[in-house]
Amino acid sequence: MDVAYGTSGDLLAAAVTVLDVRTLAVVDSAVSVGRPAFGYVPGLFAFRELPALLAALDRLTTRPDLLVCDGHGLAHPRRFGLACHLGVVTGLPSIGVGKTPLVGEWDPVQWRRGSWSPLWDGGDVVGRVVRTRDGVKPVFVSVGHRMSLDNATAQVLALAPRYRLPETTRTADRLCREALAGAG
DNA sequence: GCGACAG
DNA sequence: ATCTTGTCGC
Repeated sequence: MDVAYGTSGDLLAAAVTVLDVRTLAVVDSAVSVGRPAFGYVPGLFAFRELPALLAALDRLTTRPDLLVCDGHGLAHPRRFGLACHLGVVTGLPSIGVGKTPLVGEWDPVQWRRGSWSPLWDGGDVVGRVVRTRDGVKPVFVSVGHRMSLDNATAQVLALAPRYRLPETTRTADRLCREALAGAG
């Protein structure tokens, strides 16, 4: 799942693409164009994108086994980021994959793809800093709903065999961008 | 009080 | 998130 914004700032498009984790083929997809429901405030990010993402999810003809969100889950100041929010509201398993940290500290991650180090915050392990490509900036993986951190890590690595980000967010990114273009 | 701060 | 040229590397 991913969201794109128009230059005017008052238009957005949310997209959901469903992939077969084994073949990485897109088996279903849906988009929703609308307006941000809330201003961007770090920590309250879910309130901004959730409505549009839920609208897109409703247009799916299949039920995903896992929601891969563009943002954090447990790795949040209140331990309830976008991925947790989406998971609880839909009842579906969910995980968060962030490109930059919001909270936490971590030790350097080994250069090799597949390496990771725990993301610590306030004495808790709130996620993992995972290397999805050799020598490329790692991503921040955290649990959202109904899934273990081990499983979340495995899914992310399975979904990102070649590029830094999971194929799910890459395909969703393209979809919401073109939807935005077609919405003028 | 000050700085940091997912997308 | 979005606005943007060139550049390093496989």
